Order: sequence, then C-alpha cells, then structure tokens
Amino acid sequence: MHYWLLKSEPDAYSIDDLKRQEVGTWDGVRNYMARNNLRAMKKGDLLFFYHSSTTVIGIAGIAEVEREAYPDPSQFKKAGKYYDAKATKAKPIWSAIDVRFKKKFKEAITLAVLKNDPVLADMILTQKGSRLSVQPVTESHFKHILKTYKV
DNA sequence: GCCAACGTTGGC
DNA sequence: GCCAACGTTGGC
Repeated sequence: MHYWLLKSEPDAYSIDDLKRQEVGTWDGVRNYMARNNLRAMKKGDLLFFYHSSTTVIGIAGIAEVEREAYPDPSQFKKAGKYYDAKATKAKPIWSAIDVRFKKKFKEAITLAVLKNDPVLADMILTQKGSRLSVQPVTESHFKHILKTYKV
C-alpha cells in the first residue's frame, strides 16, 4: 500500500465534485514527474485530495485509487486544453487514473498548519517552491496527518 | 495581481 | 549539451 497527494484547483475539480461522482477521472497531468507517480499507483492506494490556488488551501479529504494508469483520453481531444499533438493512440504520452471518493474532511487541513508541523518538515508539499501536482506521501506522514488533525 | 520557483523549449 | 527565454504553478 502506498500513499499519495494529488493537487487540484477546486474551481476546476473539487472534492465535492468527486463526492458527487463517486468515481472520477484524474486527467490533465502534463508533467513527467507527476505522470510517473500516477503510473506507480496501485488499486487501493490512498491519496490526499489537495485544494490549491483557492481561499482555503490544504488537504480536503481522502480518495483511493480505483483504476490504475491508462492513456489519458484528454491528450487526443483536439479541441480540449489538454490536447497534445505529439501523442498518438499507438504511442500515448500522458496517463490518467480513476479515483474513488472516500472521505471529505469537515475542514481542510491547511498548508499553513502542515508547514508548522515539525514532523512534516521533509514532506514534499511543505518544501519551498514545491509544485509537484502528484506526489508520494510516506506512510508515517500520512498516518501522522490523519492522527494529528483528525476531522 | 505579483512574483519566486520550477519545467520546457529552442537557438547555438 | 548549455543556457536564456519563456510559460506555468501556486502561495501570498
């Protein structure tokens, strides 16, 4: 079992959207490191759903991997903003996963709170300048966050 | 809205 | 292969 953190701008896709859908597609990732992390995910892995670029920045809830990486359909859609002319069906470049809603926190665990926690000093999320949108979270960090900021 | 940090592109 | 220029992310 591995743990992850996925960022999304709630204006585009929020944990409430996922809750409504029950199972949602995580597509549009256009960064190689983030993509490789998507590809490393296994069904049943747990992930933090993180809200970025919004009024309350932080971890909004939990989801789990429902379907492992497959070619991101949005790379083939010419009209869409995630279209990639270099990608072909035979040789796709980008990957998507499906995630299943697990839980929405009553209140998001904010980035400020996480940054203030010495236990999380070496978490990728809390590093200055870190903007990786799909990142691994260690088991101890994941459990620590749940235990400490239980909501 | 600003801007630091980072990733990507493309000229050489 | 280097690196400047540019575009994007994302916190503040």
